[in-house]
Formats: sequence, structure tokens, C-alpha cells
Amino acid sequence: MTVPNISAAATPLRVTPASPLFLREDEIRRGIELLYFGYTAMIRGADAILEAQGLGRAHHRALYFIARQPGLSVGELIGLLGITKQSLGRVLTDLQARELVEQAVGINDRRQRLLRLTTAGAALEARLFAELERSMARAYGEAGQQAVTGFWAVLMGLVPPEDRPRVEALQD
Amino acid sequence: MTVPNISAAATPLRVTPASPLFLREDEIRRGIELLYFGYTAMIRGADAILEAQGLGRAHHRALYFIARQPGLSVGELIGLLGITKQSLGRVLTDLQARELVEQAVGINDRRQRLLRLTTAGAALEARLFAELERSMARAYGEAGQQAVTGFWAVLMGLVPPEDRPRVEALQD
DNA sequence: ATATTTGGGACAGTCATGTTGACATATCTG
DNA sequence: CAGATATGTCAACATGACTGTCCCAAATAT
Repeated sequence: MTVPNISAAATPLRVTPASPLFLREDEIRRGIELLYFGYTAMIRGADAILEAQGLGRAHHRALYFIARQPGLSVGELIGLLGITKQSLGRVLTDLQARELVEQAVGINDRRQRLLRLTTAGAALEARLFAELERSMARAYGEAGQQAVTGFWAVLMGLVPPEDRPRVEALQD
Repeated sequence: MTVPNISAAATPLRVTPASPLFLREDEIRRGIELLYFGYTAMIRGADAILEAQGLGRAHHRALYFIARQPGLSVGELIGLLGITKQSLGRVLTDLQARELVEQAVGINDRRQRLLRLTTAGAALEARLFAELERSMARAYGEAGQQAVTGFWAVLMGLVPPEDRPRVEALQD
């Protein structure tokens, strides 16, 4: 293997640990900054692939959630993305014109349009995911299992309680 | 107090801990999703204040870093924000027109323009920060000190090594 | 001392992605 | 059948990025 010990980094962290006074302004600002730089760094990793396809980050987000929850409805996707149907409409039009996403009439409710990736769409999403995964797996491996649990816990704490079920529901 | 035990939550987490197989696709996707929802939730918290001022998120980011590193140069701010000088130019023009930010000629290098917040700018930034802090402190408190360390470690791992010094440098 | 590079500002046009508002159609539900 | 819901579409507009170009002043190199 090329990266034999990424999942077993002998020494995790190397990051200054939080002090018991971890609610001080400096510690809060550190979290804000790391969240900003970490998030943008990960997202940026997929830009090259997107640009080569003439797509943007909005298309990426839609592809991601359709891949994650095949058969979800337009309304559910709007809820996850937090955008209006008009904004999503343009994105879906693009993706369908490129035959990356297909629609089916809802089963219980024929007004719904259920979304899934085509074979080409799944292939593209896999390439995009591989880029995100490269960043995230490196970070997980460097930080260690226990750190990952903390990472999840703080991030879930940032999500307003009423939105948490929606995030948990992706984990099925 | 209304929130007496936020800094001493008896039971941290409540989030499913990472398994030893934390590099599996599901665990990676969980991190991607939590990072997305956590980041957007925190950022969104300041939107109401910004809108009341007729400012946007771009202005917020500039205010944040100028507050964090008073006297930084235009070039340094461009580096932190990762945008072009033309994009930053409009933002700084707006902030200076509102007398939230002021410039001074560089000391060692008179070509530079060193940026700092005015009194009004500092007051606004403090209000914006208080919103972010509310989210972050709640998340820190719910998750616990150890989780915060893990949160930082994973996020720093997401930042490409060559960019890490710039993030660390904010911590002075 | 002059030439070049660098930090910053300004103008113009464009793109990606979000918004509101209005209206249409099909389907579900009471 | 009446009203609510899910979705689609058209139009206008806002935000915040981008590229390209030109400019000035100050630092640095030759």
C-alpha cells in the first residue's frame, strides 16, 4: 500500500490541546478560524474536477446529497441545501441536461420528483468524493479516532437542535 | 444564571463515537456533512446583524480578521481571505465609507496600508463575534474540553501543511 | 541614478449563485 | 369539489467572486 499507516498514526494531534478554560475568547476564536480554514480547504479540493466539467460548488452539493440519499425528493433536497426551489431549479436543470441526475415520479405521492444519479452521475460524484475523502482521511488519520469523536461532537453542537435529526437521518 | 453549567456539562458528547474503523466511507461522509452543517449554522448566526447594517458575509470576514490582527496589511488580509485585491477592494471601500475600518501608511514599508477597526468598527465586530461565540461556546460546552482538542486537531489536519503557519500565526 | 519589482487602488465586464415575486400545473386531502 | 401541497418556470435583482487592464508610489536591484 502507498499509505500503510495513515489509519494508525503512532502519535495523534500535535495540536495545542484545549485548556480547561476552553470557553475563553481566544479558544472560541481559534475554533472559528480553524472551522473556516478547514472547511474552505476541504471544499476547494474538488474545484479542479468541477471546473473541468463546467460545474460549480452548488452542483457539487446537489450531487453529494443525491448520492447520499438516492431517491430523495426535490423538497427534501431543498431542505438539506437551505436554498429556494428557484435556485435549486437551475442546478437540477444543468445536472439533468448533462444526464448526471434523473427524476422519477414519487411512489406514494405522484407530485413528488424523486432524484437519483445516473451511472455517469455516480461516477462523477465518486471522483468528487475521492477528493474530499483524501483531505478528510488524512485529517482523521493524523488526529486519531478519539479526536474524530470530538470533531463530530463539537460540530453537531453547532447545529441547532431542531436541525439535528435531519443531519442524523443521512446516516442510514 | 440562565445557563449555569454550560462550561461544566456533566455528560459530554451524546454523539455516536467514532469506531476504530473511522476511515470507512460512512465515517468520512459523516465528517463532511457535519462540517458543512456546522459551518453554515455558525456563519448564519450573524446574518441578521449584518443585514441590518447593509453588509454581507464578505464584510464580516474582513472585519473578523482585522479585529483579530489589528494593523495587518492589505496583502496579508488578501492572503487570509483567499480572494483577489479587486474583490477585497470593494469590501474595504464599503467598510471605510461606513467608518468601520481605517488605514495607515506602513511603518517599514510606506507602500503598505495597515488596517485597523475604528471604535465603531470594533463595536460592530464585537456584536458579530458575540453571535458566533454563542454558537461555538454552546457546542464546546456540550461536547467538553477533550472534544474541543479533537475538533481542533481534525480541522488543522484539513488545512494543507503549507497553510498551517498562517492559521497558527493568528494565535498571538 | 536609473530600471525593475512590489503594494495598493481603480475601472470594466463577466460569472456563479443566491434572492423575491408571480404564475401554472398536477396531485393529494378534507 | 375546494383548498393545500409539490414542483416548475420566467423575470428581475443582489452578492461576491473572477479576469484584464492601467496607474501610482515606494522599495529594491542593477
